[in-house]
Amino acid sequence: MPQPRFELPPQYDPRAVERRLYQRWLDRGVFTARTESSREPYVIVMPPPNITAILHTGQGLNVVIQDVLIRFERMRGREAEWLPGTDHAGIATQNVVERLVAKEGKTRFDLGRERFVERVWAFVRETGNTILEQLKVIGSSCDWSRTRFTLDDAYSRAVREVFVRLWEEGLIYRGHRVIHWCPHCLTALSDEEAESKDTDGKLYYIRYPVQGGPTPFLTVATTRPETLLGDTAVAVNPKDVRHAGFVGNVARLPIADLPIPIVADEAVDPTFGTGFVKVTPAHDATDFDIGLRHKLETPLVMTEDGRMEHPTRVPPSLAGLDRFDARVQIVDLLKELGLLEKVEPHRHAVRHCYRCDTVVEPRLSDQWFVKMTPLATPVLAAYRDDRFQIAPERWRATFEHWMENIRDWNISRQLWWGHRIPVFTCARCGEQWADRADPTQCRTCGGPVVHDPDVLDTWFSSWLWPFATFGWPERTADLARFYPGHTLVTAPEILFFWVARMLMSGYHFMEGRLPFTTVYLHGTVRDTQHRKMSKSLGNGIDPLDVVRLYGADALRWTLIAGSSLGADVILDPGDLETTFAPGRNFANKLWNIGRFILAQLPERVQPLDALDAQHLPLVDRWILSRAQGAVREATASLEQFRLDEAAKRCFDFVWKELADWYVEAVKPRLAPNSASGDAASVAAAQAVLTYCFDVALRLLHPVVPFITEELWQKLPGRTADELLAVAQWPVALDAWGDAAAEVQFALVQDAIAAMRNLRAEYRVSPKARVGAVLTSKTREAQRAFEGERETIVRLAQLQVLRFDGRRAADTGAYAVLADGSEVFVALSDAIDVQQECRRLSGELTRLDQQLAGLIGKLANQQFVARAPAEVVAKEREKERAWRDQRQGLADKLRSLGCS
RNA sequence: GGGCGAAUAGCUCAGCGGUUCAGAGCGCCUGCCUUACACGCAGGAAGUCGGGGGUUCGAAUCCCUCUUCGCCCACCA
Repeated sequence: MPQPRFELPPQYDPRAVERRLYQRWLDRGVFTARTESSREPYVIVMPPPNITAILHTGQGLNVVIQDVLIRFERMRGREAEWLPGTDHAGIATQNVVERLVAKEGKTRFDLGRERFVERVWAFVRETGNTILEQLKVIGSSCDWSRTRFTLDDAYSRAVREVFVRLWEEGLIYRGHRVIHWCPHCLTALSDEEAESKDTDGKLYYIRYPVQGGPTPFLTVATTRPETLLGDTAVAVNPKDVRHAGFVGNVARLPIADLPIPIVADEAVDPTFGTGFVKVTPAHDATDFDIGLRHKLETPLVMTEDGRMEHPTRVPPSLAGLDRFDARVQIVDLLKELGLLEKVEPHRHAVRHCYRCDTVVEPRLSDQWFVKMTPLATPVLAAYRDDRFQIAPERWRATFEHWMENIRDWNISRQLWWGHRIPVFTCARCGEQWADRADPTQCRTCGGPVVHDPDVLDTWFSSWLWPFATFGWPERTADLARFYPGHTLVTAPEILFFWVARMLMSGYHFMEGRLPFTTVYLHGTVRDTQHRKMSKSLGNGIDPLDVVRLYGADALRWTLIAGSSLGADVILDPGDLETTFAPGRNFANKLWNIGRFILAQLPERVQPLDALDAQHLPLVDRWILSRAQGAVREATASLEQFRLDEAAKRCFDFVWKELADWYVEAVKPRLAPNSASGDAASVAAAQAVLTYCFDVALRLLHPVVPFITEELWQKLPGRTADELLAVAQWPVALDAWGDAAAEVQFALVQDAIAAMRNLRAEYRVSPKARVGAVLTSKTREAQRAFEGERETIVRLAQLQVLRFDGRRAADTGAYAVLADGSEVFVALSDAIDVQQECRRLSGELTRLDQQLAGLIGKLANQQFVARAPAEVVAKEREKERAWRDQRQGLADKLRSLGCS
């Protein structure tokens, strides 16, 4: 008896291998792309997580998809560059540190700008790389040698260069307008950063006294009564005949007790509310526009942190009140004054800060904007020209609509953590310019300069990620090699924040070369109630918990196999076992297939091309052909970003085909002292097993890299320094495709299944060996059955298998196969003629029904005339086979003497 | 107010260039510790493919409509 080459435990333990293998990959530098390589590059830049983030399942999904793609292309021989890094995340990070400072009873203003920023840096240095370390735990094959941070010196130079260039091109301007303001974060936000949420609010109908109008009062409707203190007009639609008489009159603003004009303006929707609109130019974007048209004052009646304040308009009783408290007070006051007509429930969209969820306050201020139309236009054209694709395609309309209606981008943030806006203003002559360096005096008059205090929107740095990470604006070798990239994998939430802007910056600054060819938008990870997983809901799953309990491969398997292109992934945080056990079980299955195969193999195994197909048993030709199919289909699926399809195809090949059929069929050949185990046959079986398992491991490696690497290295002929991570992706070998073998072996499987079914039906003990007779319908079937006689005997647990059709002496059970071949299993002890009659007539009835339908179809002239000839021929063939089956069943029934 | 997506076995999902497509995993039922694996093996039950209408020889699969969820966009305060 040969000594097994390995002693492996029967259960796969991920903890024993993952850390070691990851280190091995790192040590061998297989994730590091070589600038000087002559291979065709394949580049993915990772969406940089926030520097303070810890890994959550959504990022897990994002990262695993990228890892599958990058590992696939790496094995296909591309110079694979997956660039990782982190984002300084201005608002989010500043908020985190402000909370820390608050615990010491201080604010950032107590520390001052310089010390506060230093404090943030210290925090970032201390905790900043947590998430990158976590990415390693789940197997991410990133090029860590090129890790970037959006506040690195080199990266900051790129940001500044971009700002200055845009300034010089006249695409950056100072805008005086109503923007989204977060009273908690104390900064302006872009349109994208102010998320609208449908909210149940109230619509307040408020009476304003009118001097000399048609009626003593007019009534406005508003959802934000507190802003009335900032009203400078009441407006009606010029076409609104109901209210035409009011235009030109003066209303009396309640509480503030000021006269305000009544004006006519197109922006008013006469069908909403009463048709009268209060106009608050400093706290509403539409009202600001109305104000411009009518030359209205623009008083701000709130502080930056959302408290009521104005020297004349806000009465002392309300001054300093939070806007929502003020709302209550003002409504009470109006009630007392008899000016509150009614209050209605009203559902409407309310903007919230995407970082702290505070209700955003529209606020008039001065901010820096980027003109977006010139940047968006060529990208939109390129998209329509198919120069890049968004997968899934259904995002097209959304993307195009946004690009067509793009609005200028507010890029200034009133924060301290971030890239300082490089705009300088002369205190003496007022000269203002953007500078690549920090000037000490005015470039025209030599006067003292003031540096703009604000920082740039975080996204103003991350939109440069595909080229700033490779050294732009320097003309580096890396930039030449790895720009443009190929696939961008991300969640749809940041399509506008990030993806669209990267396309624009790439086009604009890289001579019209777009940063990638495919944008892959994956789904969102949700719980079983379809709620997004989030910290605040407490419905998250910690990927590291999953790794600890089930292994990284199990996590990856569930995420990949569980999500088709762009679809959401539903996971059950309350039942990790159900959610992740399938992946763990699959890994364990692979492990045990490997354990069995490895135990059968000698030091040297013949290569596939040493085998002669002519002399191989049917089952060998079958599995080799199936292997080619698996290679072809898995590869095609990966190329189409159908990672789930690829994973499932490999799963079926290795479990349903290789393990359940081939391994079981081949066991007797491999058994020591087996009659059928002649040397050539054993060697062939070993070669086939080795080849098929090798192929399976390669195909599965992108999805489950750890267990496949671990097993692959143990295959015969592997040298110590070979790694699956950089092994060659399999190619389908036409020579081993064998359609006939697939058809023939399917008959064998059919026969075995029928026998097993009959045994189970009659409760024959699995240990009992029975006799069986197979009567072939066709010569092809006969060859298949005879060739795989031993397989049938073994897998159907037979005592004896005859093909001669003589079975007169035995009682037993019958079945007819799809091709009309007949199966008889001798069950003299167990058989119950009554039961058999019932069973067979049931079969017959079912078959008759099917047949009747089919005959009807073929009798239909329309079908025969209009359906493709192929289809009709197929149906005719089917009819013939079913008639044969029917005949067989009828014969059995007669021979059993059933009534 | 627009636009998009989803509704298929108890659960999570494939299938959607029309004609063995009614599937997988989990769960369930019956047997099995068959010397790779009980995280396993063999067998089985289970869905009028959300409702209605239409096109067609033929529809989970195309068209229309309704219902229920979810998402995105939008200056009706």
